[in-house]
Amino acid sequence: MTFDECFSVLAGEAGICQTFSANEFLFRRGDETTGLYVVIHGSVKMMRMGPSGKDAALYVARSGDPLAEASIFSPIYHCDAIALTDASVRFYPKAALMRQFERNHRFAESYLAMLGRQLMIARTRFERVCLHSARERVLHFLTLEVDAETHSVEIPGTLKEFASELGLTHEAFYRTLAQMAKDGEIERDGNVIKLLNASTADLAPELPSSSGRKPPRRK
Amino acid sequence: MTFDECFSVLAGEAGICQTFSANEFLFRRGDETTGLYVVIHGSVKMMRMGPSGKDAALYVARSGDPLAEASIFSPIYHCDAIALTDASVRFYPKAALMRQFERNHRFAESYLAMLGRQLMIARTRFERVCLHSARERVLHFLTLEVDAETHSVEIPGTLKEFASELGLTHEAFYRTLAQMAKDGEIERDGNVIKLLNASTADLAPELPSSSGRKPPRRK
DNA sequence: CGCATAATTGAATGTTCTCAATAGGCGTGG
DNA sequence: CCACGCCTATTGAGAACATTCAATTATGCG
Repeated sequence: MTFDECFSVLAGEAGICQTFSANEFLFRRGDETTGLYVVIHGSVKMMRMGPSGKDAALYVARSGDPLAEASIFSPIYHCDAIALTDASVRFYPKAALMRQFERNHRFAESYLAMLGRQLMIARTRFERVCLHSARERVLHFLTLEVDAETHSVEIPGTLKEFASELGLTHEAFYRTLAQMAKDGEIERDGNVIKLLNASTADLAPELPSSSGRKPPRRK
Repeated sequence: MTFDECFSVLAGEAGICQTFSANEFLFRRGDETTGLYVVIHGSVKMMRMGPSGKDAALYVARSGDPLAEASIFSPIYHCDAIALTDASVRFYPKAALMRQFERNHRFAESYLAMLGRQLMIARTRFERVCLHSARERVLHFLTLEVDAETHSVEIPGTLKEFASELGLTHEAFYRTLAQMAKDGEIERDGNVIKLLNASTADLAPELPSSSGRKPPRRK
């Protein structure tokens, strides 16, 4: 169960649908914060443009992902949000959320859990990009994100986009994938990558899902 | 006002003091989650050890910082927490927090805001490490973290420790600082670094503080 | 069918990493 | 009080790796 599903139940029909075309801004840095978005389809990039025009994405929200979920506690946005593709989103006004927090503690708890999950995801990405070699980063990603059954993941969006999430140029990413495939570490079929050495989840179990508790696992 | 101060007021005397010696584990990956920590003094590193022994810190909590703040919504910890120095912490049991969430919506809101702040910090760090050159990373850090008055920051802990937060080896970090000082971009006095080119806050305004709203700023 | 963009590979360049070696600071124990 | 050991801070040199520029193929969309 995605956050969106869980959230929709609690928030009822409060979500307002909005659509944006590719390269359109949802909001810009410095704008007053208005509320929370949940991406229905398409993808939205959060970024800051430096003086030198250098840009690195803080976060890319895809189908089901929340957006500006932390900004609603701040008076202004600290980054730009720009649609990478045509996109539709559900919008929840800040005031409505705040009202819900006060009235419905289950809603607040759901939101707390969602923020906690996003925080763990963000820190995991940070950890990944701190690894020095391209191969280590790809392996870190695969080990954590691969499906336990099939041992494979589908990379969302384009490979080129994804490369920047690993802090790599797309060339380096292509080359690393090619090399790993040649070395027999992975198998590729388009955007689907299968990890062969079966050291799945060696680094950590999956992140908690919004649907709630998993049975505790053996130490 | 730090989160700890704000939080203590709300949580009253529920915080239990605990002390750990350097290199002692607060908890390990796979342990059942027991509650939230707030660091009083010292520093605590969150990490996962990979099969190859490769380790990159997910997060380093220092004086005033929360710890395992996201894990309380998960049945088990997803990483190890190890004291880098002798450290003392305040501990808040999970059950007490959950009870507070239900009873006191102001407490829940405070916690929401804290998680939101941590999330923005984590994403900012991610953005930083995605920059390709050492100089850009240092500049990104300085531009965002420098005090508006003095144009300087004090780097917490050792420079060596901090290098890994930038995703660099300590050698590369030392060299970059030396180079930037020679180029007249910064001035150094031990761990205090002053940014000279005065393009302060060009990238973004400071992150929101726990004490609440800042006046909105002009677009 | 043709354009725009992703995917891929090549070659050269540049930067960081790695290994090494030294200096300096701090605490402990003799 | 000083010597020793440990760790941080610092700089050097070479190797490894990613970036950059460039060119080609593949692919989806109008």
